[in-house]
Amino acid sequence: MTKNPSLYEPTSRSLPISLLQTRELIMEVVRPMLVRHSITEQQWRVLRVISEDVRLDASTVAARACLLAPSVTRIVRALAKRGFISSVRDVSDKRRTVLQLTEAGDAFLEKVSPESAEIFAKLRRTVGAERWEQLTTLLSDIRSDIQATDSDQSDAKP
Amino acid sequence: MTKNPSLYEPTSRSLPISLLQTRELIMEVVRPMLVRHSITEQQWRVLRVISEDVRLDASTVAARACLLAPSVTRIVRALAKRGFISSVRDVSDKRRTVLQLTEAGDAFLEKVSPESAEIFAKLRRTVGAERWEQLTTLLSDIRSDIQATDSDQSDAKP
DNA sequence: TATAGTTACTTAACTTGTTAACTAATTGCT
DNA sequence: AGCAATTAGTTAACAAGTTAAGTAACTATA
Repeated sequence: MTKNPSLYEPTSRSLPISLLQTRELIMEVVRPMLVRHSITEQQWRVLRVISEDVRLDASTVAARACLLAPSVTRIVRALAKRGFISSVRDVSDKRRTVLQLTEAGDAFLEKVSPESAEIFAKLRRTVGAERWEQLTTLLSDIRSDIQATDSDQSDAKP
Repeated sequence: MTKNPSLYEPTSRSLPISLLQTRELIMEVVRPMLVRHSITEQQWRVLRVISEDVRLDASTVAARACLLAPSVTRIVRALAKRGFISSVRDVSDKRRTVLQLTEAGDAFLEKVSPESAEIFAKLRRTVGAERWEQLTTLLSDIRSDIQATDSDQSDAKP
């Protein structure tokens, strides 16, 4: 029906779509593991992000886990209820919530770790270690580029 | 709190997370355009996918647009109501729904096209054309690899 | 030091995505 | 040909994401 099919590149080459398709393909392999451990994708992301720092506020976690603030509120409540994280009001800035991994949360990560490692090792073999690394690095570099120009624009007229 | 921080790679290097973060960063730039034209991300993906072939059934569209069947049902209804696509029962297999872009849908794509092209051209410049291509190709190759082994496994014991 | 403006988070209402059950149609097997 | 098994799509109930409004706390400025 399209008179000019070259207006848009094929969806398989559109970056937003192909990032999504690739992620979806990987998550199809990972998802069963998360289901087995009764944790959602989003909870898992938050847990991983929180485990990287000693203390982190909710906003930072939201940004790093690609979640909106209201979602984080709910997820934090769920993870805290399960005993995996502690959520305490910051003493120096009482607006902020400080999130920390608990012993139980740490134990959970360690329990899931071997399974997760195996899945990703297998994926990595499938794709090839070199290409896997290449992709990780490319994505990281590209994010830096986009973020750099984004902040330039927002600095433009304050 | 984590005793063994090296159990997991940093989330910025985790492929599922960094695919998501990268996509999110790109969509932040694209989203305002979609809002201006009163179309959701998902509707936009479906429209793009449908425009690539003369006739496509709903399942194929679902797979290519990374959507589940029930979501496609709703999105198709919305796009058909707006007159952008036609949804007709397949004559040779009456279970199937054949989706096609209408004149109006085609016109819509052409209307949005210049805006979209400009946004992506700018992003491409920011990232560098070479790296942009590199990423697109890498993602496509990696998807092939994963899909190839996935179908091997499902062929294993039928 | 008031106070307007901003920030961090939460709540509420709404929209979407998800899972599971269902209908209808087709295929495969005997 | 007849019937179980599979496939395509929809519907319904529920869970999650989204937007907008609200609260509390902090910051900058006059």
